[in-house]
Amino acid sequence: MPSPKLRENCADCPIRYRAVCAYCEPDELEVLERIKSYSEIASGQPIFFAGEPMTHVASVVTGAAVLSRTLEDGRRQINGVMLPSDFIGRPWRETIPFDVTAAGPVTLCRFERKAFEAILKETPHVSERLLSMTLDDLDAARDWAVVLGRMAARERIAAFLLFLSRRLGKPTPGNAQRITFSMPLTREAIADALGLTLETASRQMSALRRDGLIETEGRSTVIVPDLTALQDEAQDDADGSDIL
Amino acid sequence: MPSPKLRENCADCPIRYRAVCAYCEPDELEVLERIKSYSEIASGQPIFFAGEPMTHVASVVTGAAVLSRTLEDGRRQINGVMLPSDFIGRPWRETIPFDVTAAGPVTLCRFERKAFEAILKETPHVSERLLSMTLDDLDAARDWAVVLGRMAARERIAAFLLFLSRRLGKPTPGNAQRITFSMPLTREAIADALGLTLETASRQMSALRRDGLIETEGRSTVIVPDLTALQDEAQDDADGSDIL
DNA sequence: GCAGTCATTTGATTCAGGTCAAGGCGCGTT
DNA sequence: AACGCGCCTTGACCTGAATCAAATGACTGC
Repeated sequence: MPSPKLRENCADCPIRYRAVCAYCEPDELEVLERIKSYSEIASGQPIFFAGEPMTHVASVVTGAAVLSRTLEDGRRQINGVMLPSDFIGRPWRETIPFDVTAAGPVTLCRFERKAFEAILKETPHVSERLLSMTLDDLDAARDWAVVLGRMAARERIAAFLLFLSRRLGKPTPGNAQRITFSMPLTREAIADALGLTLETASRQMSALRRDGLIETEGRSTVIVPDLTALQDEAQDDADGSDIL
Repeated sequence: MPSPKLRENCADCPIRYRAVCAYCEPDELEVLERIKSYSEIASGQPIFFAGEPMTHVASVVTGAAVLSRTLEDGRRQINGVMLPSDFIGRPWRETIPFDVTAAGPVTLCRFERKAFEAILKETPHVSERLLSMTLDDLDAARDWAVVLGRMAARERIAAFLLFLSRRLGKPTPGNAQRITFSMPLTREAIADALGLTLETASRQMSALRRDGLIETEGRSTVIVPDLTALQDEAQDDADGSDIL
């Protein structure tokens, strides 16, 4: 899960894939335009299977995909929630070590992996950006370990809602602290991302709702009336660049 | 925590820092030799502080360093145990987002960061290797999330002992499955790495000892009489490349 | 508008691991 | 060899989250 830094660079991109950025680098975009293709994936469908040959790398355009690993006895851990502008895949490697699944309907922008690798080799700029992205992802993955290893259920949920608020949230006109977003994951997926059971995830969501930290509308709309209050729950240092 | 792949390349290196490898690339080594310096750090001493300017990057030569993040209320999560050949630091960034501390006496091979960055720019080979290492570290960090999010205390300890066996262990002559290594971390540090309390870490070590999965000699020597048995405890797929 | 299905909520109970509290023992020092 | 400091172990108890079990609610297709 990437840092907000790079995303800001690309905020106005017509095509929001981060590995290459139309807004920043029109020349390289042109090259990549020629090898890209879009694909739509239905909710719950696999995108990549762990260990299988990975013919493409991809960027999420709309929707959400989930990166997960499952133990033999069925326990699942979601390692990453990939949202619009996130990059999925691993150049220079034949296989991907995780399952990637559509959390809802997803649109991907795909690149044939070999062709993408060729571009990496030729264009230091793209290569450097990929390194930077990967380092960001590494920081984010390590930050997530703090959530999994040391936070209570309520804090985990708060941290996760905060992450989604920052990535997907739209502030209310006239009140920048009031954020609305559409929850892309089921309770089960939230639980799998946070190392909880779905019952605990649901209970903590209910508790946060009781305490006025969130509101919900229908199944998927979540409103955070006061982002600051949620940050306090999540033990998040206000700058927000570190935890996911 | 890196994959074993690259380490194997460097098994015979006189100097075992992975970002550059004397065995593989004598030319680049020569350049790096000129900007490197060794330093010894005493047990428990800080190496880098989170958020502070990072003037150097470094490789662990002997001993073990620990990468950690601490919440305001003192809860600590260890994000990585850096062992000989591991690379610490983050090119292109002024600060490091984690505390790095010597888990015992540590020898580092340090490079002035700016000089190292210049070499990265000039030498695609080193740059490519850094990307590859970072991608490995990312996979490892994500694998670790499975341990933190979904494994029971006993499994976590087993997974951790397995990691150390693979990185530090020496097989007994005539019995490749019997591994001995020196535990570089205190019970408290083990607990902080695994999201447990030190009491639970200690109890689970005792339980594994009772069950014959490990033996201990003195404070720090750990013997794994049968690596296979430990793998079963840790839910580890036998290839061993994925979990840490 | 209605039925059916699946996600979600909520309740009751259990249990793994956390917390609090003593000891014990390895190891460096004198 | 004895001392003392930390680290480690073990015990008793408690609590937060898991488990088991319904019931309710939201969106789907008819």
